[in-house]
Amino acid sequence: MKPKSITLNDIAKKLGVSIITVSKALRGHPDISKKTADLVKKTAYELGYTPNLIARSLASRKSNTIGVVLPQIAHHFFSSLMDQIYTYAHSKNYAIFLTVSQENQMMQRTQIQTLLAMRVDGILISITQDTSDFEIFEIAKKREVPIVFVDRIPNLKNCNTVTVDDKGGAYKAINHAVKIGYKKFAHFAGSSKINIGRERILGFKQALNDNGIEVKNNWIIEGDFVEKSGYDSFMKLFNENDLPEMILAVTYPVAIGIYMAAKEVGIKIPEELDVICFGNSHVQEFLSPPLSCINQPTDILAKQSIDLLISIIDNSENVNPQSVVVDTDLIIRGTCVIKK
Amino acid sequence: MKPKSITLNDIAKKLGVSIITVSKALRGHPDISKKTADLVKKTAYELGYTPNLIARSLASRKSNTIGVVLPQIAHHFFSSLMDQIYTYAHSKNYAIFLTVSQENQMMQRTQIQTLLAMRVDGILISITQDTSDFEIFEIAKKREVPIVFVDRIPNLKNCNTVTVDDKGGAYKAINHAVKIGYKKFAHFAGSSKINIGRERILGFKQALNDNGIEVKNNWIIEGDFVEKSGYDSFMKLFNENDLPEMILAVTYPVAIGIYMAAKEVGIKIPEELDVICFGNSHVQEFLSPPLSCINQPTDILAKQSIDLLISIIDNSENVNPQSVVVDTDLIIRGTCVIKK
DNA sequence: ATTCAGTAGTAGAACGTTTAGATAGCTACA
DNA sequence: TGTAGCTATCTAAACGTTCTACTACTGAAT
Repeated sequence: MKPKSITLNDIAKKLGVSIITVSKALRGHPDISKKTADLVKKTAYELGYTPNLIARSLASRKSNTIGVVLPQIAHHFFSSLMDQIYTYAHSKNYAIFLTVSQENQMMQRTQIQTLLAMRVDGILISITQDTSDFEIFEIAKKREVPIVFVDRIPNLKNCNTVTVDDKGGAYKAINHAVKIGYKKFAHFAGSSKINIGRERILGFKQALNDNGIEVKNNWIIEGDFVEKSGYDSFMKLFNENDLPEMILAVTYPVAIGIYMAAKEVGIKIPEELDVICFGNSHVQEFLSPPLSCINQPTDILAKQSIDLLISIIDNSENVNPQSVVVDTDLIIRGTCVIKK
Repeated sequence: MKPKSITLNDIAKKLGVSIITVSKALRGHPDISKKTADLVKKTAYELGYTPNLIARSLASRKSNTIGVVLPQIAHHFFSSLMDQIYTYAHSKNYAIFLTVSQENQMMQRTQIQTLLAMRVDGILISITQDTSDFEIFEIAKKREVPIVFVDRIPNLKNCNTVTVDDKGGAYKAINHAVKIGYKKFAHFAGSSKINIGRERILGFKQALNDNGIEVKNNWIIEGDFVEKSGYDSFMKLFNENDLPEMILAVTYPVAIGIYMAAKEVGIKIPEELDVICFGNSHVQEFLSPPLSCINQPTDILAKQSIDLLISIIDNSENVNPQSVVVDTDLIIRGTCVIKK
């Protein structure tokens, strides 16, 4: 068994005061005189006291812990988001329980269950692409554990969301491409079961409409958000001999899939086929060619969602759900540049 | 305040049995008959009971939680490692508290303090490049909270480590390059304050020695492990007009820094200068040119370190520290290929 | 009949903290 | 002199579990 660690009781005994006095002194509670408080702190330090956060959580019914559920972590958007979430939450004195659902709805559900069992104060989640069962979110709501959805959100009324302006981002990119002379556009669209897929399609279509370009339905190819999907979609069009001039890739991995496939069959980017994607990473600068993108600012995304979550945790009577939308910006590198 | 959640007590009352019976029944303890256990489980489900893991941890003095401390997360090696750690720990029924020290020794220290306060069952850590204060590790040891160091380890006797064969990896890469005709080698070595830096230098030197090539000291440039360091080191040599034929970059980001600098001044990779680095990511396939590397298998690293940590947690009497070393493999793409 | 072993369950304390609500001693004011 | 209002501290209960040790019963072996 563990060596018994130093507790409030040990300090109290040594000083001949009560446990409460020690507890309050250490937390800087005004009940205790400065003199006593200083003495307590000094003794605690000397004894090597470490507060037991588990006991504190149990007694105070507050864990100062946020549960984070991400569909993936080894992809740049999410690891960058996680970095920002961690840093910002830490500065607000919250610890992070990380879980990764691996795009698996069942895992996501059990992970939320576990987070609830751990009595996290709130949950920050980016849902799997195929989330169709919303019951678990209702369960959390019933338990009054606030949830903030970030980036990937469910199709539900009355929930707190922080998203990027996906529609506007897609519009911006296509509009830019039209201005420099492109006319034939495809969109490798990921899954339209999820908001980011749907919104990006909407922005894509609207940009074409506003520019008087016809939307060709078999140039909007659904799939998912990883490399293979980009690869397969490209190959489909290539084999049908039906390539467009420009592809809007729904994510950075999908763009990588396109790069893979194009390389394999000897199609030159950007000369024969051009690409732009959602999601930035400075490595894109060194791809061949350097990949232009619609940047989703993970720092703002993280800050907004943590702020929102903590504000709900702190005054749970205020139940008006909020929807925050964060702007994107276009980063043009070596793709999406050729004047036609 | 929170709505009171369902507790063992609620179930016990409803069924007219004791709390203990319910507790044991839910945990599948053999004390309880199947009939009773089934009834309890059914009732628990109906009432929507969620065990309170905080209370359980307090009572059982076991949190089933592992604290992870990484120097960074938004870099591929660490996010990939984290992915594997999470997945494997989860399969072993452990939750993960993630902290990110941002290469800051002071933050690292307070994060370990916090993890101790949270009463994690063990800590998995990759230390900051400049860790010089080992006291905190001693504190953890005194508290009998096991620590496993992974990849980046301190210069300490008697600790549990899981590393890749850095020396062997560097040796392998240089040896390969020599075989295809290279003779002039530099090493952008990161910090030699930390094992990975030191070991890679050792392997680099030994490979040169074994091949009868002189080690030129101003071609071993120390720095740190990020892009800027690769960029600066390259520029230093370039400005001194003292470029080698081949650079061994201590990490993937350092290699990216070299790519940046080379592009800026118009040096062609791999024709005029060649590069290989530690660390793999499938995106490297699509860099220009595709970047060859010494692969550090994060899945094995994660599995070995979690296994080791859990084995120490489970039988803490066995105190013989272990050092696991994982093999690397060379992945040759579009660099490190030109026969001279 | 007595003992033994096994099964099914229970009682009470413990884990280390916080919270709400005393208490006790002091000062000041009418 | 009484009371109001401070300050500094304490008492008791609570948080929701699990652990150690015990009881009560059953049936079989002696």
